[in-house]
Amino acid sequence: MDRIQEYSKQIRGSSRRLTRSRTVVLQVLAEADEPLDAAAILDQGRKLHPGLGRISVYRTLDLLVELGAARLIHAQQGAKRYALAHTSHSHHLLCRNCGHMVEFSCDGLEVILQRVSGESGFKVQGHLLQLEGLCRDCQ
Amino acid sequence: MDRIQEYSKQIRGSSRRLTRSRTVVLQVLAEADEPLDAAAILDQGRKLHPGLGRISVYRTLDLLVELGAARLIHAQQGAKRYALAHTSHSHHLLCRNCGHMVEFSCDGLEVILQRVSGESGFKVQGHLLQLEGLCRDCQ
DNA sequence: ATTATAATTGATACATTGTATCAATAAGAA
DNA sequence: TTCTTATTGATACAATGTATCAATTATAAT
Repeated sequence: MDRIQEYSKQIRGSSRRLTRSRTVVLQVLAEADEPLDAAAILDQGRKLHPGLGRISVYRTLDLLVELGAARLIHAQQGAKRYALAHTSHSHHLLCRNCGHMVEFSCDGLEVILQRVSGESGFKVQGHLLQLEGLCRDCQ
Repeated sequence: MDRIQEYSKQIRGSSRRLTRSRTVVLQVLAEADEPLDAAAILDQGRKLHPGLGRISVYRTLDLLVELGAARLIHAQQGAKRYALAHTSHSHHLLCRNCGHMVEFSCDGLEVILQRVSGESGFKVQGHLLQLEGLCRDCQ
């Protein structure tokens, strides 16, 4: 619950307004234990704030990702999914069976980045790392 | 050009038919030097085969990914993109400026997978790793 | 070559996902 | 409370992807 406080401050700090819609989207994400797509967030959000607009969900998600408060997660099918970020930089591991999700750090990735950078001549600026498997309960 | 041959055999080998549509999608992907989305593949494909249907593009892309002949690449915005696979297992590094793309192997990732597996209790079954940056020419 | 068979195609219509517009609203400052 | 303007959300639309099913065509059998 205090992650909401934290991100709320962050929104205010960026000279934006802390609106009902934004708070609701934050709440929905904070209560979810798996990544949700925009439609699901809208559904959940309307239980808390019936007037919530579809568009505000999309806009708020973009904002949260921009602020680093939420992460975009690529599901193998369907729409983009989003989850609240717990740490400043993290990646996600999803259960293929139940959708449960945990975060992990990418410590150790630098070795690969160095190698690839050398091989390709690219200047590597960002990475997307996402794992899939079965959680303890679903194995 | 002989990757097309190879993948054509693979399609036949899976007791599927090597149709005009499928060949055309393969050709378009083989000639591209950056990942293309379905719409772009349809456009290019219709130059070779005007009757090509939108749906066949989607179906063929699914098939190619299933066979391991093509890879799904997540662009930060817009539709899903696809690129022909050069090796049996690979990942992609995209230039943020010009869209140019190179493949790389994920040798060295096992260390991270082991660690995350231990920390989370998950049985890790698959991974998505994609890098972004600037290619030699765009730096 | 010709024919038979069934996988595949693609036109149409539709579903889903995401976006532009802009008057109305409401958050935050005075 | 009042003012200012960022933000909202209804509407209409654009873009992306899918279901249906008669027509087509790749392949095997003759």
